[in-house]
Amino acid sequence: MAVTIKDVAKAAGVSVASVSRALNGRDNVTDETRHRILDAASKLRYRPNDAARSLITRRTRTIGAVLPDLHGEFFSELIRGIDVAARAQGLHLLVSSSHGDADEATAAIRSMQGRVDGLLVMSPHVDASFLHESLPEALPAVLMNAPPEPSRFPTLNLDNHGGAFAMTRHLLARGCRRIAMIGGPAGNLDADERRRGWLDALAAASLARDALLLDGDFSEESGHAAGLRIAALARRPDAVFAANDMMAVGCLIALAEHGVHVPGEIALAGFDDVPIARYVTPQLTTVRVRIADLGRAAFNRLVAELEAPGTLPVRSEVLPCEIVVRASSGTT
Amino acid sequence: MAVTIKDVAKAAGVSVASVSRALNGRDNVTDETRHRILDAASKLRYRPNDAARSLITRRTRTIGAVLPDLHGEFFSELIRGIDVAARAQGLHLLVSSSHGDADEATAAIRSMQGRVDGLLVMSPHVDASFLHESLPEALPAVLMNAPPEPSRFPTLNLDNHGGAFAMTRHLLARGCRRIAMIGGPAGNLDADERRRGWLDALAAASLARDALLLDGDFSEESGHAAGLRIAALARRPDAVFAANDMMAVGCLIALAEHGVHVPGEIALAGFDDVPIARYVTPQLTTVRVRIADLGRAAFNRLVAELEAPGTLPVRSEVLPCEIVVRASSGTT
DNA sequence: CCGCATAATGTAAACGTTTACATCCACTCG
DNA sequence: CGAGTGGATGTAAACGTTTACATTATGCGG
Repeated sequence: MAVTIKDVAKAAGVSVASVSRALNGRDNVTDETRHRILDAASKLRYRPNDAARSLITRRTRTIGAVLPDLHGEFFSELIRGIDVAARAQGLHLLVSSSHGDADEATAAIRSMQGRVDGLLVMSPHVDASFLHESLPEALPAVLMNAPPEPSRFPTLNLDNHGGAFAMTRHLLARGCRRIAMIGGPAGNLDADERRRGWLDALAAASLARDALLLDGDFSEESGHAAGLRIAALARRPDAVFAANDMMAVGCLIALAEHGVHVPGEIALAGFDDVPIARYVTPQLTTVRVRIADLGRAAFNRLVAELEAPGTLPVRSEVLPCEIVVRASSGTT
Repeated sequence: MAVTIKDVAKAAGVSVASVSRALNGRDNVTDETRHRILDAASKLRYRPNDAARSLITRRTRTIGAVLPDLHGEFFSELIRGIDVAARAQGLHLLVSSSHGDADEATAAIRSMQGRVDGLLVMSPHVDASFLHESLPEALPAVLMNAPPEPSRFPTLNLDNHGGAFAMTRHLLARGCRRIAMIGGPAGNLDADERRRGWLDALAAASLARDALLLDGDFSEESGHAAGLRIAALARRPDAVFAANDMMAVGCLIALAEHGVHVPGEIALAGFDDVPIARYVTPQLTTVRVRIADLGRAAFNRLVAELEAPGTLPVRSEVLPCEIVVRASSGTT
């Protein structure tokens, strides 16, 4: 049916071994025969069979990305970062997403086994330790947004704590004293760290006792609900720090609906710097995370592991965040 | 090394053939032996080797998605739609992107050959006919946003013309008479169709001669530039229809900077209904396209082809759009 | 009881590569 | 001029499955 290495060998009048050598750029082939082989190959439009190749080489030249979801700007950026890094290395990218819980993620990982040379896993759930058992011993993997603690795997995290700490300091520096936070979903590591950063900054200013924490789940709706609660408060905070931008936006809308002026009466800040942050009125002060960088860095770490298995120290890296001050925490 | 089918066979005291049969759910195996085999397999944590399997079955249980880019909400949604459909079928998804031109896309397609059972290709370039030659004869493929014309492949398109036509009619119905358009990049099929829909609607109202078309390339910046030009016009249009939302947003900002009131002085509409459309002030009237549906529909069409190769008619489908009226084309 | 259909299981070939090893050949050097 | 050397090439095994075909066991009708 399809043209195989044998056909090329026959056409070039050599053995399959020589064809294989020529095509893989080994040096022990005469220039003349190599040329003849390449000629025949392109004439026949020969394409090596990847299945056969990876059967024997035990390499797929593919890496897998296991993500909790694909929705929204965040994952779009992340995949993009991974993708450009992968294509630069000539590696393929297998994606799998929509994993509400660790079970689904486990299933995804299992089904990828054997199809990929390595895995990029994002699992912002606290039950991520679960994953360690389901990750096959031999398969290199890099974790993203995972608890850095007891891992056999290198881990890359955003500096959630640092970003939140810096943002809270910024709000304090702007004169705010009652800085409320809208928290993220329970059991989400990023959310936990952001909350911790906020609280630590308050504590450093001896304001922790006053701290007001409102429930949220990263959705715009939950931010809106929190905004309503804030608007109804007798004694309102003078700043609100939402654990992500979408909640900040929801909160902003709720406050606007109740005639609460931002930043005049309440300063507002988010986290992530999604594109929408620049388009709301007033523009949203937020913490920028270089998401594509995170993807690229994780990928590169994985490639390093693939190239020199077991030689690199398993360590946990933290990518810095940067605060972006816009009108929502501005002067007026 | 890894546990193979032979190990399972040995452990269960049967031949490899029986193991294969049991695991693949063939009926010609005793319940008793099947049970013994399944037991042994799970005890050994056996995972079939996909490479070996696809080598002989000539199936990879993977489909490839070749996209021009991964950036932004649009592709995020698209991949998401494809991904959920794929996981429902137990198929894997291989993605490849960042194809500025047809050459790169061709390279991507070639490199996917043999790794996938079928291909989902989005190529909004007019030079897409190029692709036909590089797509291997035997590989099923479904095209998205491609010229429906001379294709061996089924094609799914958004109803760009219909959406633009309907939106222009809406603006006309609101009393606008001088409806300018900010066009998309040259050679982009979606952009062409949207422009055509706009022009046809104007022609139907005998207003085509007046039609003002401004250059754009789908970027926010180009929309902003167009907005500046409009603001500077002696005789301004009373409505602007941008070929996508990001340009509409850019235009909106430019107009705001020059104190042109939207929708008071100029009504504004976009296309795509990206999330940002709801967050700008005023909220943006736009054409909603169910992007995830597009992905899912294309995927399903591909699966149909995979299951019954060559039996389905090669036809071109068009997915409807729906206009969403918000404040930017509102009464005030 | 014998042969025969039927069902369960085993044997081995095939899939298309890569690669260890064998072979061959042309030199070089003593 | 012959043995040795080394480089190019060929041969064949191996990778881990699936599956056509062969074999064996089982039950049944004559």
